[in-house]
Parts: sequence; C-alpha cells; structure tokens
Amino acid sequence: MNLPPIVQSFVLHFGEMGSRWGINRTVGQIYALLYVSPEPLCADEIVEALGISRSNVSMSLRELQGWNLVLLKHLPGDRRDFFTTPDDVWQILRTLAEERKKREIDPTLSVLREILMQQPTGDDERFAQERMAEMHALIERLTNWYDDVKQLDTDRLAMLLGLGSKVTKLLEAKDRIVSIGRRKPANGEQ
Amino acid sequence: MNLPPIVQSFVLHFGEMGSRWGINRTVGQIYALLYVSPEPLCADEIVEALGISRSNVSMSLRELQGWNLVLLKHLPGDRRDFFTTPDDVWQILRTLAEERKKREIDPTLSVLREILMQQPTGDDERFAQERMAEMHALIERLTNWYDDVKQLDTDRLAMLLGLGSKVTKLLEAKDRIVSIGRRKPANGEQ
DNA sequence: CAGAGATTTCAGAAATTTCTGAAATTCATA
DNA sequence: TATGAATTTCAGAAATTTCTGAAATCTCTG
Repeated sequence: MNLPPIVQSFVLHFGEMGSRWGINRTVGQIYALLYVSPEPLCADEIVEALGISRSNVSMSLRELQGWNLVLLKHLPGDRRDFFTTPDDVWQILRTLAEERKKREIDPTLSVLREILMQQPTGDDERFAQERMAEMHALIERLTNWYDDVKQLDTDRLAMLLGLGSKVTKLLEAKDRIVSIGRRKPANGEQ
Repeated sequence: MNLPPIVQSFVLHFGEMGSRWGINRTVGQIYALLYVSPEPLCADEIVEALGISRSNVSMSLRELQGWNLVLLKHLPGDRRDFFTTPDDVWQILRTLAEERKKREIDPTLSVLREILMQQPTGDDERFAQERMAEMHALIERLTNWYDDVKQLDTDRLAMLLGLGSKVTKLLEAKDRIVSIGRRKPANGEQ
C-alpha cells in the first residue's frame, strides 16, 4: 500500500470497520479510497494503491455495486471502467440506510410475521410469540418512521435532525396554541 | 438443537443475522433464545437447547454481557448463574444503539478528527481532507441528534416516531403562528 | 481447608471467509 | 472474424474466526 499517510489511515480504518459490519476488509478499503479520491479510479489503480490482487478488486467492486455505493464512469476513448462514490454525503447515507434495511430489517420482519401467523401449541410457545410480537411492533414503528422521514429533502431532514428532542416541546406548544385558539373542541386538525 | 419449531426458526434467524452484524452465530442464537424464554436460563440449559459446547456458551455469554444485552439472575439456594434479557424492548433498543455507537461511530469520529488536525501536503490530500470533513460533519449531526433524542422517555420517543416527517410541517406552522403573533420581527425565539 | 459444583481459559481442531493466480470470457476495433 | 485489452470467474491456498475438550480456576459449603 502506497498512499499519503492521511489517506492511508482513513483507508485502513474503513477496512477494519468493514469487517465489523458485514462487508469485508478489502471492500471497506476500496470504498474509502474511492471516497477520498479526487478523480474516479480504474481497477488497476486500486490494485496499485492497495496492493491487492486484480481479481480481489474485481469481486469487491462488484460487491460495492451490489450495495449501490459506487458509480461507474467512462472516459471518452478509454474502455476501462472508472469508479467513484456519489459526492453528496447525505445521498450516501440514504443509500446505506436503504441497503441495510433491505438486508437486515426486512428479512427479520418477514420471519417474525411468518412465525406470528402460526398457532402456538403450549404456554412457552405462547410466551415466545408474545415476545416476538413486541419486537415486531417496535421494528414496524421504526421502519414506518424511516419510510416517512426518508422522503424529506435534505434541508428538511437536516432541520429535523437539528430539532432533536425539542420536537416534543414544540408539539406540546402547538397543542396549547390550538386549544386556546378554538371555542369548541374540533377534531379535524393536522 | 431441540426446540419448539417456532422458537427454533427465530433462533436460527438470529444466528444468521448475528453473523451479518459483528457478532457471531452462537451469540445471536443465545440472545434469541434468552429473549423468548419465559424464565431465565442457566448455561447448561443453553448447551442443551442449542447443542453446542459448554465452553462456547460461556464465551458467548461473556460477549453478550460485554454488550450489556443480558441480565444475570440468581435463584435462592442455587449458585448457578441464570440469564435473561430485559423485558422492555425499548430498553433493548437503547442499549443496542448505545453499544453500536460506542463500537462503530465513536472510533470513526476519533480517526476523522485526528486526520483533520494534520496539515495536508498536496492537492490530493487537501481534497481528501475536505471529503473527510464532510463525513465528519454528517456523523456529528447524526450523533448530536441521537444524544438529544435518547434522553426522551419512551412515551415521548414513541410520539416523536409517530410524527415522522410531519415534524417539519409542524415547524412551519409554528413559524407562521409566531410571525403572525408579533408586530415587529423579533429575534429571540427558540 | 477439603471437596464438589460451577465457570473460565486456552491450545489446537474445525469451519468459514477471504484472497490469489490462471484460465475463461467479453467486447470494441482492425 | 481475428486480435488484444479489460474484466470476470473459480478452484484451491491462505488467513481468520469459531468452536471444542481438557485442564485450571473460582467459590461456596460442610
């Protein structure tokens, strides 16, 4: 590996983090390298930069494409593939969230739903099913929130993040205002 | 493995999911088993239920304790350790978030901060640092939101989740109300 | 403080994952 | 359609992770 020290520590860190997630070291390193490179890189440049085999680069890039985390570019008069990451970090975050949901959350929800359909045959199974129902309800709540929030454009999303827990105070304030502002209780608000 | 079919599919699923995260199959399976068991289990019961070695159970329980995901119980007149999970799923969620932040986010932030302190020596390094600064800013935003929101009690957290993206509409509504309510523009509002 | 039960440790076996080099394939161009 | 550059595939090697059994340690109790 022959990289500026700053880039090298970033790349190595992502390699280690990669193995802590589901993705492996090489995939993490390649992603990190592409992320900080000013220009798209071709496979051989990655081989060179990270000191790994050509075939490993090929497979890892395929993996990254499966995650929708890299973009393919072509230079005119050159038939090699060049790779980058999107430049908008918010977009990267969205992609990451979407892919992890697809791989981790959705399968779990579907296993839970399947189990919850069955008839329990004894007390222990009934208990287990209740626990799974609690877990299912929580995950559904979270994914509903996510599905709703992911539609926001970046500015509003940033705004929402900035608010944080103040949201609940805001909500209480709004309730007060609304209840002051009306003579008789209405029900069609919001 | 000798378990009711419902429990078995849950346990097996968590085993597979476990290996998709950083934790391994056995750890995932043990956690799932404890989660759906009506009573705390001792190590030998886990050995029996999952058909794995005693030492593996011991090491995996230790790992789960490191994640703060299991509780230790003792029965009077029995010196074995018995294990359960907390029964409040929201509490479990909080623990999980906290631990993953500690292991995945915090080290990344600290690597990024360290790199951002350094003086770049060329254009490529300058570019790389800018990219890392963007990433750092995004992660900080997210963790600030998280640090704020995690303080909420469960009811308010549930409320916030229920609101989802409607928060921004609420915010706009509040801005309107505030600006109608005053004669001259003020600047000290929230 | 001896002994029995419970748990942990740890070296190496087993299983799994990652990586490589060589061969195969793809595809634009001559 | 032959050529050659670029890429992919894949069997097996290398590395890593997980798991086990045996021994060590810990800790109550008589």
